[in-house]
Amino acid sequence: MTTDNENDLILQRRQDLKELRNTGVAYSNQFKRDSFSSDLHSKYENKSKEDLENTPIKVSIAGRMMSRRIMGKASFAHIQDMFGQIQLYVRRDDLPDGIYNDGFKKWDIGDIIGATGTLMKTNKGELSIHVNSIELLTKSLRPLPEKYHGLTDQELRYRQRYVDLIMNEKTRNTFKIRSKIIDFIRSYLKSENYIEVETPMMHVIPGGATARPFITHHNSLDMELFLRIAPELYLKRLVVGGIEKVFEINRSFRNEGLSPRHNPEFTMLEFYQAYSDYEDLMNLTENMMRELTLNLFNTHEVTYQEQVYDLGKPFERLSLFESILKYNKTISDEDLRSLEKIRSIAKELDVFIEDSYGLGKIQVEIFEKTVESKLLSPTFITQFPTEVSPLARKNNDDPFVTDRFEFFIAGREIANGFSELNDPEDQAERFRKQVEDKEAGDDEAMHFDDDYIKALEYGMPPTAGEGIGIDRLVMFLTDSASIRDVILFPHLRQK
RNA sequence: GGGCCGUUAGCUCAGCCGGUAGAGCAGUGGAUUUUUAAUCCAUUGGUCGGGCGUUCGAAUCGCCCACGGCCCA
Repeated sequence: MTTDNENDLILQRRQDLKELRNTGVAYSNQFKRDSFSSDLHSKYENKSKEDLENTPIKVSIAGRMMSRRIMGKASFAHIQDMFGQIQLYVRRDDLPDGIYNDGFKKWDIGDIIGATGTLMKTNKGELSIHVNSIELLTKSLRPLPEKYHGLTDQELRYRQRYVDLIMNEKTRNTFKIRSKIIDFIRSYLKSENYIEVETPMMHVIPGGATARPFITHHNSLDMELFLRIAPELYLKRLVVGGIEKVFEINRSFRNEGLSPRHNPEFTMLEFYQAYSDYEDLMNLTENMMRELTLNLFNTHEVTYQEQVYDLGKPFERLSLFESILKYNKTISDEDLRSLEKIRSIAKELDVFIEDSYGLGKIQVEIFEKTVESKLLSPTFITQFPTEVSPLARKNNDDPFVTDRFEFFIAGREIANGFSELNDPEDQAERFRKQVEDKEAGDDEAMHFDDDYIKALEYGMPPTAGEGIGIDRLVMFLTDSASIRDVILFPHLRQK
């Protein structure tokens, strides 16, 4: 796909543009509209043909011409603005001389036009604007996709999202819902007295998650910097600083492969709340999800990929350990606690494990392979092993696990939260273990963050924190199969 | 990284037992004063993703590459 493919269609339109330049202002900037298509529909859809004839309502509208049906001296056209479409009824004899034949009829589908006229209803009952003044505002040089099938080529939809947005209502709607979801979450947290912050995107030490970072370079400081893999450690520094309820909604970056569920830059909500534990956050999450779906759809039922999910019912909660037993009838409680047995089970299940993996890590690998995709209805999985949770507080009764949960819907992880580890000495110990792993070759393991330990040493109140993957949440709530469908400009290879 | 599928006109697609490319929409010219994927007549438009090979002859068969999709790791 090249951008300089000047075919006949484009050359023709360039010629039209040239004429426009010769006869006046080609890119007019004067037109003011007073209405949106959707408002006209909602206000006047119920008015009868006669009502609209008897009391004329004058409106000005602007947008892109999406279709046109010329029938001699009269034409119909649909014009699309940010909220929808409305039909124009354009009659030669109702326009100033020459506008119809030398203007309107020569314009192209895709051109952006402004029109003024009175509301009417056609014989078929469609609310339309009977136009008495119309002008071309922006000439479109490139032809739009076909009106009936639209743009379906996925690659083009992602590479030329602007065309996708012009053509596909579903795409426009997805991103409107995305905006609403973020609005809702923001106002929900603010109403709970959370403060929104922005923390650094460029980190000297990448932390807060186990993932490979992108590396960049600061010229004048001549130093290596990392695009953040998570904002977690900065947000907890803020809790130390006394911002007891804090959140950030923003991008993180992970240097990993692309897939229908992974984009190298993605949006996360992270929030931290002092004097709370992970159970409080599960309750908050459950409540927030429920209110969110109600707010969006006026129901608790969400249809995702032809399955209906009822977010109105209490969300299931079970421990990682229990979930493995539940979905693997052949594995016993005893097996799961024995490093030797679990290794051979992993091998049987074709789960890849390194020699360095401990019991906890292997449990998680088995969980991911055999349980995760089966967690369809909203489910919290709790008690993740300490081995894989270097920032989470150990459970009081069983230090093998942490007070942590992950939240799943439709077989996908949406959120991850835990009671935060606020013991600086334990945290330093966990960092040291991560550094050992890193030295042993695990390039996703964490670095030792001295300053973070120092912050904890000033004292962080007992706190619980959580991250919610906004893209995955939006996927679920917009019935999108791929993360690329909920990111405006997803990453693709350069052609 | 591996497997499978795809890439043909601006868009959506057909053509793929090898014989030198077609439809619909869009465009262009014409008819048409209430259409709804408007209709009717005529018509323009293609490095068949790129390269190499097999062959008298390749959109079609083989190999390599690029990009995309899905699945797996």
